[in-house]
Amino acid sequence: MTATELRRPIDPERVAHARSRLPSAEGATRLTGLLSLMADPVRLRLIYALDVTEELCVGDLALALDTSEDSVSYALRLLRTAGLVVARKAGRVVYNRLADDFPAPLRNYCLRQLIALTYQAEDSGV
Amino acid sequence: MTATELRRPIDPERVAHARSRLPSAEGATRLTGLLSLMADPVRLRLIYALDVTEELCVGDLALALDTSEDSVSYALRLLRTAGLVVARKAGRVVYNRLADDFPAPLRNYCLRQLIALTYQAEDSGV
DNA sequence: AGGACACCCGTACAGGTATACGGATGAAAG
DNA sequence: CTTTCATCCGTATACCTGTACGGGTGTCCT
Repeated sequence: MTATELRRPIDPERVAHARSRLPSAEGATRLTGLLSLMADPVRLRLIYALDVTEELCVGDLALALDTSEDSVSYALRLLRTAGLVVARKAGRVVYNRLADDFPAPLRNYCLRQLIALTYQAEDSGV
Repeated sequence: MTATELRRPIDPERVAHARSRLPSAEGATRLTGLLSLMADPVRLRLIYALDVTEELCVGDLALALDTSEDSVSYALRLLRTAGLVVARKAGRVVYNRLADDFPAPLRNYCLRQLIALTYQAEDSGV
């Protein structure tokens, strides 16, 4: 059945409690937009590489990540559009770095998890 | 050009530095799997609702989120498969709650961001 | 038993998203 | 000024993912 239905809640109290403080769909969409950007292996490792090296150009990123330049260029385009990466043009090379307002807690958590997941064959808490 | 190319790095030092400590593609894929699960408005608000109410059944979740039961059922299936949500069956209703080992930092960050994004029309730091 | 209800599952469909290719832009080197 | 090089852009394609629909299973109530 589609959302427009009439149902009797099993636990009305909890439903009311959840509804009263439930976040808006727009807010959720905005946050999921950010999470979607990090939810990609290429972009996540790219962010890691930029975090470690301060700045890199497209070609060097492709070498560092063992990927095609197309892939890196596309990833950078999305991250740049979202304001998570800024570009500095010097001659014919474009140096990319993480934006200053890159969400710190998300970055720290993800990069540390990456290290943990890399150097532990099997783990538990993700 | 595809990944199999021969290029000369512009900043060999930084490339080597990034390559030496770059996380594995498998680790990145595993982490992005988790991030992908949270990168959906329905699932994110569902997690929020469960965080607030301790536990809810499918029908009540649909009421709380103003969504179809199908949508909630599908979201729960993915979260359960990933071990992020556990189900408790009582009679003919199935109560769902967040798993104990749900990644705490990720949960805290996302839920607080959700509140901030909901009660601020326009904001800055996402 | 019979009917109503809560929920799950398999399939089909539509939308968004990543990748590969070709060409275009702009800067530097010969 | 032509060539080389780093990068970007538009398009086409394959893919992954969320949603909708129909049917099925088990449970409670009468």
